[in-house]
Amino acid sequence: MSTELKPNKLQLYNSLSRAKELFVPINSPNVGMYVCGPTVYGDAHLGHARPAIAFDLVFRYLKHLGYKVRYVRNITDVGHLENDADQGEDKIAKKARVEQLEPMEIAQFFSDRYLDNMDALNVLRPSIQPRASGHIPEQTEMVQSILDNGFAYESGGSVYFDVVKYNQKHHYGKLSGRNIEDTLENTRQLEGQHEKRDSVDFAIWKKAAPEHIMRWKSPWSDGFPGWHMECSAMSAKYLGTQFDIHGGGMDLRFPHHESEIAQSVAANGHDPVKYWMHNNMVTINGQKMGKSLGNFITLDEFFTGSHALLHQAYSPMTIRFFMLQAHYRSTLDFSNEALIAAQKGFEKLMKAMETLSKIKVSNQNDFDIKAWITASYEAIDDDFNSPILIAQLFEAVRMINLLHDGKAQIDAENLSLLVTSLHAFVFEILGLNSEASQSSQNDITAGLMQLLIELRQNAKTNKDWPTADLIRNRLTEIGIGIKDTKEGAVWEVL
RNA sequence: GGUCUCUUGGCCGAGUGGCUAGGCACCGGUCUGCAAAACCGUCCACUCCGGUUCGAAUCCGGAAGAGACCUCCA
Repeated sequence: MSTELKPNKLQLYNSLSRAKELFVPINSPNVGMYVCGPTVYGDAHLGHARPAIAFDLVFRYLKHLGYKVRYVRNITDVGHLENDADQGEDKIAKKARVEQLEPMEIAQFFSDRYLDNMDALNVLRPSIQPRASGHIPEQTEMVQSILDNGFAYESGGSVYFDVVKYNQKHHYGKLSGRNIEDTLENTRQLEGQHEKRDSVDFAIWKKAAPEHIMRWKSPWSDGFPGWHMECSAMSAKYLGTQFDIHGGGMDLRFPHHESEIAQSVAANGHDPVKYWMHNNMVTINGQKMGKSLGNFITLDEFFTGSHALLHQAYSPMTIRFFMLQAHYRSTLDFSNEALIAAQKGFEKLMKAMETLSKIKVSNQNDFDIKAWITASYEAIDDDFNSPILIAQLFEAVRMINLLHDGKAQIDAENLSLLVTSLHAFVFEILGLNSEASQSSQNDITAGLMQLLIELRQNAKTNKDWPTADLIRNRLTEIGIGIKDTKEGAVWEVL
């Protein structure tokens, strides 16, 4: 990869304009990207893998293009309430109370597990992973700015964002496409909202109830920051008050991201984000997979196959490939059939990558690799259309197999182009890897297997089929598969 | 109820006004002592009803079904 910036043809879909736009960084070649990370009070499920992988692709591709990307993904370890703002309990605090642990123990435990899962999926670690609890001063400062600018009011030790007043000067709802009037009419009246002037107002600082264990000092009360403050405060701290890309799940568009915009405008006087990107949901039986719905399968369960709905274990790369086979803005329905199809397709791709290294150069040439590369870049440039890019990869797989079978020829220049670009697309941009290393293949095992394969080969040479089949069948029984190939027999742990 | 989105072949999943998506499965073939694997090839489509157009799965209108958000959620 060169350090020079490649010609800019990247189009991305901006949720704010509801249209694809040419990507032009605010301060090229620097790019600032913020993505909403997990609330760490439970294991990550398949749904959490979606934005992680989707924005990993964005991160990887922008770097591939030569941009200097600062990617910030937060860890939410405070502030998300179970129910309504006025009476809910902090999710992490609740979990801590139930399990009699320190809240930070809970947060640390699950954020470690989250990162382990992401590593397994070959998701690159963001440049910065700030925690909400580590940025309380930044958040209280921002609350103060909003108060100073007249877009919030204090009530009973809490501070509320004055949505109605804000909406008189700005448009609260421009991201999610709604009018405040509609929201006013349709918001259910909940109990305990007497502190708010209007039901659409939201807390930006919340006074802690006496039994609430997660609390910090502030000018208004001992309490904790509101739901949306952390992203506004931390993105501004690390990326500036105006940055390029903000990502997250579609379910965060309202109220979370809408409120982030309002807070930033109220505090800093201008919009915080140039391009808003939202990934769609993973569904199960056509319904969103979600914690509150209780229909989720954790990533660990996928990796081990330990869930009633799973027919087998699915490797991290199968999960990653499965995700990349769908466009990030489409819903993706989970099923064993789809996952198994993804697994087989992925294996086929990886085998072709191995075969690629055995291709021999010819004087003749049957393939226009430059055209293939152009088409592949067009796919990824079109709002990160990974399914089309993968279709392109399978075109390359076909070429590789034809070459390997001697049914087509390729010259040195084209082969070099193919190898270089294929490696870039598969490993660098899509972030796939071969998972080939089998821990069981130590020297002793390899030696024993070599011996058995030789014995069987001798039997085959003598046309002693019963002995040859006995060796193969007994190995199959203990979980080792034997395949006869042109280059001799190979084995694998089934 | 309000706002918005979607409806593609056996399954998953792209897409454009006319030109092959791709993967998996199936079927046929090559290979093979047999088997498996691998490879090659073929088949199957655009929810329904109108309209615009020389031509629509693709644009417009309507119907039906599904989903998301409106409450913490990736």
